[in-house]
Amino acid sequence: MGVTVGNATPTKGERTREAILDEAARLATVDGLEGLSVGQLARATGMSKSGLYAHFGSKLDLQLAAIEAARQTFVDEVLIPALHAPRGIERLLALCEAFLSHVERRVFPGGCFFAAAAVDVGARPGPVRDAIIEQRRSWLTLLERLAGEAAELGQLGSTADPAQLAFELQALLVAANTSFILQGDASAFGRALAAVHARLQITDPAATSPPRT
Amino acid sequence: MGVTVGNATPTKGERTREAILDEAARLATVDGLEGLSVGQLARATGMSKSGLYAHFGSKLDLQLAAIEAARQTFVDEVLIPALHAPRGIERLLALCEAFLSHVERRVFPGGCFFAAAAVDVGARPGPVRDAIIEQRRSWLTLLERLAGEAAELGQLGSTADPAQLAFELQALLVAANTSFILQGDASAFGRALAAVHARLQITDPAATSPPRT
DNA sequence: CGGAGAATAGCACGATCGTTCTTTTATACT
DNA sequence: AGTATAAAAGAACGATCGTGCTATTCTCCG
Repeated sequence: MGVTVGNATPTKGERTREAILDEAARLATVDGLEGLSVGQLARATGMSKSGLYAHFGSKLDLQLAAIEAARQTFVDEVLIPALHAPRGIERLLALCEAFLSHVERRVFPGGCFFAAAAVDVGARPGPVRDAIIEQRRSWLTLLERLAGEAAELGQLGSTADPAQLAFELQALLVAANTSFILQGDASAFGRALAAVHARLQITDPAATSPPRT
Repeated sequence: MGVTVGNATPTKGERTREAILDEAARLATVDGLEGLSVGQLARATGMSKSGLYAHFGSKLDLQLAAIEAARQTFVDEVLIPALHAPRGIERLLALCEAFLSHVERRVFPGGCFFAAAAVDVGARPGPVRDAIIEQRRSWLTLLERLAGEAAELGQLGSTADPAQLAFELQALLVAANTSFILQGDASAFGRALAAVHARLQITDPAATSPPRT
């Protein structure tokens, strides 16, 4: 169980393992976590099927490890940048913007990893589904926590049930993701941001970058 | 190209074809449109693979026909009931409620067919993706049209850009769908309805059934 | 009710699926 | 530098994939 955190000299196997998982996470946003196949992943990474397979005892392990890799990428690309913003409504907004940004930048080619995986695996009970549910729950909890912080600071209007607000924000973000991936409609980001601003009753456009188009 | 509309005496082949497609549409909401396999569908319908295959020249044809079958089901189960409501905001609300209802009633076991298919096929160019995009576009256009009608009747507040409103409503509906399918969270319907009512600035709870939980 | 034509089953194909085993190659430590 | 060991490749397995072809069974009309 060698968790590789800040390890100065990662061994060869650890490096390729990480490379495989990054590729797996990317492929999963296109073909789905279930649709992801070992042969295809081997081709994409330039390895042999069995050479690749030596890193994971089974496809299930591979899927779970890919989810963990995607989570780490999500933390690096979305959460950490956003959490630099000052606590309160600005941080909440920064999180929404960071999410939309990572979709637009195609950090994953098929958009948000967890949105894709959630649908792909949604109706299939099992460990993979459980893992996705857990990630989703943790993401919604974060949104809710930031919403709660903004509410405590009195930066939210009357309608400020954090759980309800988190649900609505998540809905808008995922809708923009889908619209962008499916139709290439970049204006969906503007729509989502506009709705987020409206929902947060933001009147001061200088709070963050203003919504557009 | 024998379109079967109101045909009094459908031939045997037409009947089984329809049964196959209904099952295919249902399976596709669980396994995805790509993940749907001929052998699995044969098993589910109690037919042989080739007997089933005789109805469709290829898997692509099967997928496209399944989409059409799902569209028909969606029309019957969601659109037609909702369009009985009086024109304006009531009809718009009825449409949202009918959508949520068809998810809750598990008309498709994996929730909204098009939400599932959109993600499944979102990053894979081809005829199947094009067909899904077309359905989605037509659904959003309907939402937009009903929103526009409500606006014309002066039933919507100031912020009443129909396209923007359609985007937001669609986001809430799909979010409830995902939450329900993934987590079995029936309270998501209440959240979505509450957000829809708030967004439509509905003050008279007698307009339709009030939101709950 | 009998026969023409539609509907379905049986069977086989090459490809790919997930997985295991054995063998070869590359890495890392003393 | 040489060797113990880790990492990757090769080959093969049974199963299932999508897709044809041929044979059998059923349906409906005269």
